Formats: sequence, C-alpha cells, structure tokens
Amino acid sequence: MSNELPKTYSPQAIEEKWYQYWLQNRYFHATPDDREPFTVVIPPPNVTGVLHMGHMLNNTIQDVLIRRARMQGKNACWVPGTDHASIATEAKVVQMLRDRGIKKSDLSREDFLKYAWEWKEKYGGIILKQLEKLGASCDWDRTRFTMEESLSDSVIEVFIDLYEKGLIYRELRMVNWDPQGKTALSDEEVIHKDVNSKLYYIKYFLTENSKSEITNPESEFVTIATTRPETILADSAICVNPSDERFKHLIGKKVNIPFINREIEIIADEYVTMDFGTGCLKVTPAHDKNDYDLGKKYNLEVIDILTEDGLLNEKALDDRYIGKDRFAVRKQIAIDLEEAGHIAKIEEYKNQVGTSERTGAVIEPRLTLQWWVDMKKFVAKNPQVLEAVMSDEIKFHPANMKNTYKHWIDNIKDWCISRQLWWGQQIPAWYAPDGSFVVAKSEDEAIAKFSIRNSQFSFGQLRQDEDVLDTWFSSWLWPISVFDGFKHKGNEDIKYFYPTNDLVTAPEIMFFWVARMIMAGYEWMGEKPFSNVYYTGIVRDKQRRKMSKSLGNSPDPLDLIAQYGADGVRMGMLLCSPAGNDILFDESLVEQGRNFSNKIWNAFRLVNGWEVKPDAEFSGEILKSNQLSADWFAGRLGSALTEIEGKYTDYKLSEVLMMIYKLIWDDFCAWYLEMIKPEFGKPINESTFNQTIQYFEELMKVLHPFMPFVTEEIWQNIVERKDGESICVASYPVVATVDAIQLDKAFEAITKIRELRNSKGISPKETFAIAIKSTNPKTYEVAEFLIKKLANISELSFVKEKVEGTTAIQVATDEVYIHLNIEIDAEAEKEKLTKELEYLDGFLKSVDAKLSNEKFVANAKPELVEKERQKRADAAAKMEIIKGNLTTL
RNA sequence: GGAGGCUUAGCUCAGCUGGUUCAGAGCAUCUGCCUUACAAGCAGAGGGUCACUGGUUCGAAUCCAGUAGCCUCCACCA
Repeated sequence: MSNELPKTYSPQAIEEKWYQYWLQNRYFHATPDDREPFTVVIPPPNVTGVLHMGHMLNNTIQDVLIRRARMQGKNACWVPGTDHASIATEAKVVQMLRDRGIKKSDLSREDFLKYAWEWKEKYGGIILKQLEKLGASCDWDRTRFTMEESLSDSVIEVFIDLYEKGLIYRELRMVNWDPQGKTALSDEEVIHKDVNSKLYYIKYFLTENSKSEITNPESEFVTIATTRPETILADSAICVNPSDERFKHLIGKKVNIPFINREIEIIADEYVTMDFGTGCLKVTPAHDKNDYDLGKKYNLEVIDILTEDGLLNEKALDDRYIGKDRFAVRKQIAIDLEEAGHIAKIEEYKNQVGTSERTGAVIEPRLTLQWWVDMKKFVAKNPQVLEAVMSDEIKFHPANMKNTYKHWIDNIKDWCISRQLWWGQQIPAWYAPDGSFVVAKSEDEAIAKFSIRNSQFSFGQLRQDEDVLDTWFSSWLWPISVFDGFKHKGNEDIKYFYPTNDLVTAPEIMFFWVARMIMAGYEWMGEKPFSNVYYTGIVRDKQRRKMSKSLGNSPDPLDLIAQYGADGVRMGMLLCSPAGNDILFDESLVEQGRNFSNKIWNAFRLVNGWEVKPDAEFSGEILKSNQLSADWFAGRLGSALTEIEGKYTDYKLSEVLMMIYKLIWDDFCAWYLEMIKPEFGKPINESTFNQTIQYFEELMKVLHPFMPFVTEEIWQNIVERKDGESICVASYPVVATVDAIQLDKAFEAITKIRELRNSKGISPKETFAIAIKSTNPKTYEVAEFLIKKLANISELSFVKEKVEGTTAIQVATDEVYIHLNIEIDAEAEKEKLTKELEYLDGFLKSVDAKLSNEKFVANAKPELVEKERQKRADAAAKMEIIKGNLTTL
C-alpha cells in the first residue's frame, strides 16, 4: 500500500512548521487597501501575564473570527499588544528589587523606572510568544504596548484635552486605598467579598461633666457597634437619631473614647437608623465615607490614624497600637477593651469588605487628593455612549449584557484616575511652590501657561505631579491609539481600520474597559470603536470553581497544547463555550478535540492512499452509485453551510463547531467515504476521486478557523500546492443551494439491517439477500447498490407481497424481508410489537382528538392540519403492518 | 437591599414568535466488533412528568403568576 503516513496524527512538528510558514509569508500582516477591512484589537494582556485558560478561550475566539474574515477575502487585521498594568507590574518590579536586596524607597523615580523597563524588556510580553503556540493569527508587526512612547503621548494629550474641556478635576475625597499597593483605586478595582467578622459592642462612658448632668445612672454610657474597633481611636463624635427617645437626653453630652480619653460629643442626625445596631453610631470621618460626609456636615475633626500602608500612626495616641498593622490592632484592642470592661458583647457577623482587585488587600477608605474624570458630564456630552448599545448600533453578545451596561451608565460615578505609583504615565500637572498648578505637556509649556496668569517661573522651579494615571486610562484609547489615531489624526490606518469590527472580552471588564472605550470612541473619533462585543464566559473547573493560580486548578495551557495539540485545545475550549455562559473546562473535551484531529487525519490517509483510474474502467453500477453519493453529499454540505452561516451571524461559535464536527465525522467520514470507498486494493474512479478531494478541501476550509494547523497540513498535501499558497488565505466556501438528494429511507433501511445483525448476533461479514416491499420502491431502487454495499447484502429484490419464511424489518411504512434463518423468540417479538402497537394506537388517538377538535381545525394553520392528517395516515399504515406481523407470529 | 439570569437525559448544553422536523445534540454509559483510514476507532442500543404549583389556551418545555434552589452584576447601612 502506498500509504506510509503514520496512523495517528502528531501535531507538534506540524504546528511549528506551519506557524513559521504563515509568518514567513506574512499572511497576518494587513495594510490598508481596496478590500473591506475586518479589524479586531486584542484585549491587551498584562505585560506581567502568562497565558492562562481564560486567554486561551478569548484568543481562540478572536482567531476564529479573524481567520474566517481573512478567508472571506476581507482585509483582516488583528492587532496584538500588551498593557503596562501599573499596579501589577510595579509590584513585580518591587519584588524583583527586594530579591536583589534593593528597597524601592531607596531609589529615585528615574532609577526605579530604569529597573522597571529592564524587567519589562526581559520578561514582559512572553504571553504574546505563547499566543503563537495557540496559532493566533495576529499582525505581529503591529504589536503595541500601552506605555510605549506614542501611546503614552496620546494618554497625556487626552488628559490635557479632557482637563481643558472641564471633564477632569482634582479633589480631596474619600477614595479606595490599597494599603499594599499604596495607591488609590477606582471603584471598579474594588471587589467586595463576603467575610465572617465580628460585631463589637463597645461602651463609651460619659465624661464626668456630662455625667453630672444626667439623672439616670443607666445612661452613664452609650454602646455603639462596630466591625472595626481599632477605628475608635479616630472617632470624632457619636451620632444618634434626633427622634430616638432612648437617647434624646444625651444629645449634646460628651463621652470619652476608651483608653485615650479624648472627649467627643453626642450629636443627632437623621442618617442614623434607630432600629439598626444599638441606634448609636460612632462617627469616624477619616475612615468611613458616610462618616466623612457626616463629619463635613457637622464640621467634625478628621483624625487619620492610618499610614499609607495600613499601620496605625501616632495619631492613634496609644503606644500599644502605634506602628502596628490595623488587623493586629483590631485583635489586640478587642482584648484590651474587654479587659477594661468596655465590651458589652461581641457577635458573629457577616459583612462585605472591599478588596483590591490587583493585590487582594483590604481596602481602606482614605481621604486624599486625587484626579477625577467627571463621568456624568462625559456621558451627557456623548449620549451615543448609551444609545449606541441600546439600539444595537454596538451589538452585545449575549444581548442581556445591555441591561448591566445601562445600569452602570445610568448610575455612573466619577473615575479616580490618579495612582500613587511610578510605573505609568505621569500626570501632566505642574505645581508652583505655592501649590497652584497648570496642566501642560512639559515644564516649558507649563511655564508659558503660568505666565499667561502673570506668574513667572523659570525652568526647574515647577514640580510635576508625582502620580501616574490609571492603566485603564490608556487602555480605553486602545482601538484608536494602536492605529496612532491621536498622534497622527486621520492617518491611513485609522481611517481604514477604525471602527473595528468585533471585540472579544470577559464580562468582568465591561465597565473597566468596554464602556470606557465606547466613551473614548465617541469623544475623540465621533464614532463607535467596534460593532460587536462578544462576552466570553469565565473558565471554571468541573466543580464550577473559577480557575486560578492560587487554587492550582488551572492546567497550564502550554502543557495541554504539548499533549493534545493546539487544534485539540482550541476545539476543546470552543465546544463548551456558548457566549456569555461560563465554561466548565474538562480535559476530556480537549481529548475530543485531539480525537477529531486524528479522525480527519485518517480520512486523509484513506483518500490519499487511493489509486485513481479513469471512469471508463469502471462498471456503470459503481459510477452511478458514486455519482449518487457525491450528489447526496453536495446536498448535505450545502445545507450544513447554510446553517453554519446562520449560527455565525448569532456568534454561536460552539454550535458552528459542533455542526462542522458532525458534518465531517458523520456525514463525510461515516457515510460518504464509506459509500464511495472502493473494495480493498481496488482503485477509485477519477471523477469521484476529484469530487471527493474538492469536498475535503471545502471541509478543511470551513474548519480552518477553528483548527488551523491540521487543516493546513491536509490542505497542503491533498493536492499539489505552489509555494506561498495557504489555506489561511484560501477562499472560504460560499453557500450554494444544491438540490438535496434524499437517501434517508435507504439509510434507515441500512441502519435497521445493521441493528438486526447486532441484536441477533449476525456477523457483519455474513452476507444475505433481502427483499423490499414499499409503496414507493424508487426511494430504495436508486440506492440499491449502496444498500448492498453498506449493509453487506448479496441480493436485493423488490416485492409486492410479504415474503414467507423471512424475517421482516419495518422501515417507516415499508418492510424489508431478510432471507436468513434467524432464531426468533416469538414471545419477545410479540411483546415488542404489541408495545409498539399500543404506542401507535395512543398516538393515533391523540391525533384523532386533535383533528376532530373543531377549534383546532379552525384555528391552526392549514398546513399544520394537513400535517396532522398525514401523521394519522402514516400511523394507521404502520399499525396495519404490525398487525399483519403479529398474526404471522 | 436592587437588577438580571438559570433550573430540559449521568455531565455540558440546543430548543426563535406556543402545534411529533418538540422532546434534541455532544460527551459519558451499555452491547457487539482488533471489518487493512482511524480502538484517539467501527456498528448499534438504552437514558428525561422539560425544578415545583397553579393559570391562560382546542393545545404549554415554550406565555403568565407564585414557590423552591442556584448563579452573576450592582449597592456606604455601623
């Protein structure tokens, strides 16, 4: 046999080979031309990132969309890149320095940044290399980085622009403080987590003066409840509801804070809920947002007892606690209070605490001066931000994400964009020694701006804001900045590639990123940034746990690729990932993917091994049968392609893949190839062979976006290709309507015969004759040769009457008689037939009931009524046959 | 506390505007096969009161209401 190909498909070498080939031929590189563009910008992974299953899913989907568009003749451009990820990267660099024995605090900003860039060059962006292993068809020549010069310049420009438009302001406010990252965070970067904590009921005793004014000794103290007892040291007041009878007489009195004996007043405000807790609220303006507002209202002292890294500072006044971590103090002070008789009780309590999305540290509300984007104003200025999504100008998949989006926009809050870090774009604000500032690109420009205000400074006198901008303040410009849409407005790339087409991303960054990109798109381009947003699910393990490093439940994607091949992994990921649904990852799916690669490979081995001879050397019977088979498959292919197109329109990629899977495995391999397969050692006729090669090619093309490597390998070898040709750029099959050849009855007969063999233990090798009785013998006659071939039948005849001495099989309303002596368990057979008869009888009754129901006949669509009549006739015919068989038994 | 979603075979999911092309798919399971493309395979089979309870209708997995369970997002109640 001419087939020296291995029996199993081994992806490793093949994948490496073709990826290099694709790169060499620059199929993924796109420049503007006359074709319709199809653009996708990658959600830039963190430079610190390593490929995880989420990336695999996300990027596979993008690759499917991009590869299909490319094959459809569009100018497909997938822009890759990475995100500088302020907090994460800075933390990594600090860690690296610590390992080398260097403290960040000992370094100047410049020196630190030098180390940071060094780190970035060395380790940053390995994730992009990993994407190549997946087969991602990114335009690597366009790789961008959010902190490269051009993109940073855009960020600064945008900041200045927004400031000048009055959309950016600086304000002292309570912000989310990450004591580990030592920076402010936006609301979106805070994750609320349920925790089991304790609610401490703490007694504050009245001061001696106040006590003397009280008659009832029972009110010598008030009790407050708090989950954070350490913050009592920062209390400024106690607050009760003004109409609370229990405390009315105490309003205006003073109490001592335990241990430090600072006197604070009992004030009254409607804010306090009488029936919650004790009805008494401690007011700690420095460490709680509501308390801060209350404090402002009553002009209370703001006592910040925490350092930037969450330790208690000297303002805590008590030496036992100063310099210690807030959580350590919490434990300690609870014990101390208890001992001192200040604890009324301690309750178990469930509440939510905010944690940093990046560092995981518990967030402290902290009063600091930060930069903000006025989001309400921004949205008011760009109403399309909401309208475009609601009207499907920007389409969300799945659509119900629109609600979430609307809710966020409707309740939008200002965006805190300053971060107390060094890695990032430094805020272009310049301060004079007196604290006044201007916003300008450089110190020179700042000096000029000051001089317009009649303040004269010379170079070196101004100080630039120390803070950098939130990473998302650069990411939101991504679809514009990757094409240099800010630096070179109206350049060829931005004109051609913007707006982009599809965005594939995780639902969790809808607010961080998607919404803000839409805002930026309308603000600076006057146009949407993309037309479709595909929200992927979260990759979970079989127990529904989110895959994470810390849980250790995430397989290493590269290991998976090494084991199953990139195609296998891609298929495994996509099989279980309808848009918006979480995907429950299971390695068996990847195995299924690998098995599919192997199946295709073996179909190729089969076809590849055939010897081809001119049609003239074949019998008419074979030629006719093969032609019928080919026509049948053409019909299947045509209707499958139509269905696939429909599913693509709805972005139901897992269903598309499943359809292709079944088309190839069942229709092509299990039926078609078996139908035309020559007897062992015999050749195949030329026309059928050519037809088959063509089908194979089409199938490979349809599958290519999902499984790029195995399809390329086969496409390249199935016929001779010229150098530089590739399935990547081969034209995607177009849907052609083909008159479908119906072979269903013949197939059913074949299946039924096989079933009989199975149940009666007749070897597939044993051949026998059959006769068919049908009201419409033509349906079988055309496929006579096929039936004989696939069911291993020696003779096939058509009869008008039941053939005695045979075993009958029912195929719909027809019968197949098997000429074979088969031991039949008459009783069992009788039982089976009776059961079926009963079922049909019930069925017939229900149809009859329907048809005799005047309201049904009157209200239902006519074709439906007709269908019911047909059903009734069929059922009746089947029952006749069964009755006949019962009597012969 | 607010909003949205989910509950269909052992598992993961399809089932659009109500009508056996409405009870489906893949995997898993079971049976029989090492039949020269493939045991990572072939040929078959079995599996579901469509969460529960009512209602609308000639007719409900599909529409409505309620109940239970689960999930996600948003939210400053100590």
